[in-house]
Amino acid sequence: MDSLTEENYIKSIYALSLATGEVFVSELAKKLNIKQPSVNSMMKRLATKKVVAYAPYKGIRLTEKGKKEALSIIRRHRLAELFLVKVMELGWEEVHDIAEQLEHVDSKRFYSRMDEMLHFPKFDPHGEPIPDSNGKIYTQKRTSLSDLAEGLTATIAAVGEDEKSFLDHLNAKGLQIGDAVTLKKREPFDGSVTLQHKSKKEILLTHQVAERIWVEVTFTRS
Amino acid sequence: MDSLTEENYIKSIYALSLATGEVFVSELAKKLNIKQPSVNSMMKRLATKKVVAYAPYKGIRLTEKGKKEALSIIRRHRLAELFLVKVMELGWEEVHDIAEQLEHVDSKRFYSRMDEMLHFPKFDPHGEPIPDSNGKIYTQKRTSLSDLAEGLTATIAAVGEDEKSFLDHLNAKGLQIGDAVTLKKREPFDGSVTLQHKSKKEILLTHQVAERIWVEVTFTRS
DNA sequence: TTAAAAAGTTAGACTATTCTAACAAATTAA
DNA sequence: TTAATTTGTTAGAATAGTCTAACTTTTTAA
Ligand SMILES: [Mn+2]
Ligand SMILES: [Mn+2]
Ligand SMILES: [Mn+2]
Ligand SMILES: [Mn+2]
Repeated sequence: MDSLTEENYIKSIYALSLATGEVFVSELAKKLNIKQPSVNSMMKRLATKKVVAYAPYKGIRLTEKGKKEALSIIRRHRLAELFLVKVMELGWEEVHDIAEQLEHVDSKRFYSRMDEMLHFPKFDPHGEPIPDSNGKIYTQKRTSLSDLAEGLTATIAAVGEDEKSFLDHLNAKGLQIGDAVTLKKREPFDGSVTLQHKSKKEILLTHQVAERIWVEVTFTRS
Repeated sequence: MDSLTEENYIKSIYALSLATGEVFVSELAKKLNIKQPSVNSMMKRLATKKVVAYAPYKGIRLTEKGKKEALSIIRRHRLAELFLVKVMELGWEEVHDIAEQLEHVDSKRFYSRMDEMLHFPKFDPHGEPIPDSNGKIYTQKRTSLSDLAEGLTATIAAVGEDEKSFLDHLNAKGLQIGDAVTLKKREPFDGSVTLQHKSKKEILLTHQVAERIWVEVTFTRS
């Protein structure tokens, strides 16, 4: 129905619109590494297909149809990532690039079997929610490790990136989803944080890294 | 390196050339459901890329490079099919269409994990040999069930089609790879055969079906 | 409230694939 | 060995995606 190219546009529009609701041609062009005029013509095409609402010089919005398609692609992506980690035993840092390809596979059976084998999972290996087959997605407000108060203990719930280099960095630091960490100290100068980790080791993260880690507060200082 | 389209051409050229060695534009066009002039221009392109040797009005031949690529695509296809059957528990009749898509996934890790999980398998779910990672393929001369002498018992080794409709037909007849069958009778009029099957049932197959089933003779009449 | 800067558009061009129409070469049949 | 028939090629056009160059509109800053 949609081409692989169109699917990638739709997914990016969805990702960018999560915050603001509206997406600009320039943002989308930057995200997709494509020039603005190319994005402009694609928007005309997607508007014709009723996937986006688009008026010149105004922003881009996904229609209901567009949102549904975006969620379906995201579902396939995250299901694939989890399958690659749980069933095929690949590392969380190497699955994103493969899932970028698998998400375009057109086969209900392929995905429904994944879903069954994984027992209808709710989160992908990076802690991101997997939309259900009706497009419902679990959204919770999350706290960034860069905002956690000193002295609090929290559990790592998600990481906001699935780029290999970022995940390799977390692997090197020994951090995983589900780990409990206590924020020992935040440096006022550069925002870097020192964590107490279950491994007993102290871990130092820069602000750049800490702000991409989402946590759930588990214990409050008494 | 090669586009999905180019990969599909290469795979088809390989399949068609197995018998004769040379492939004609008309055959390839028919197989790919593409018009002759389109095939003609693609052959020029693949010739430039040194994947095929092609001279106007002569046939098409894959170069060594082209053969290597064909075997690599076939390897990915068959590994994917077996993975879908053994790991994901899909039926042998539903995996071909998915494998047509998975074979184009660009990821060594994805395929090497499949290979490991399946313990470096030699045959796909339809009995076709899986080329190894160096492109070596196991070719044995096979006997068609349509040529098996009356009274002989043989084991079903492979089926020469992976179209769903054909495999659905075999499912309906209760035939699987590995089953022992004894050829009870061949009708001279239409070439249809009656088999004695392990299920104790007698199975009647038309010539059209029997000629697509490959067997290994296990017992000879004394 | 002007003048830059940033964002968005149009026009025109290029590659990858594919098609139809028309013509040429090779093969087959009479 | 001519005349069909089949096969293969060229030429020209179309669609999906993308790009650069050249504007135009909006936004921001002075
Ligand atoms: Mn991902
Ligand atoms: Mn993810
Ligand atoms: Mn197949
Ligand atoms: Mn097969």
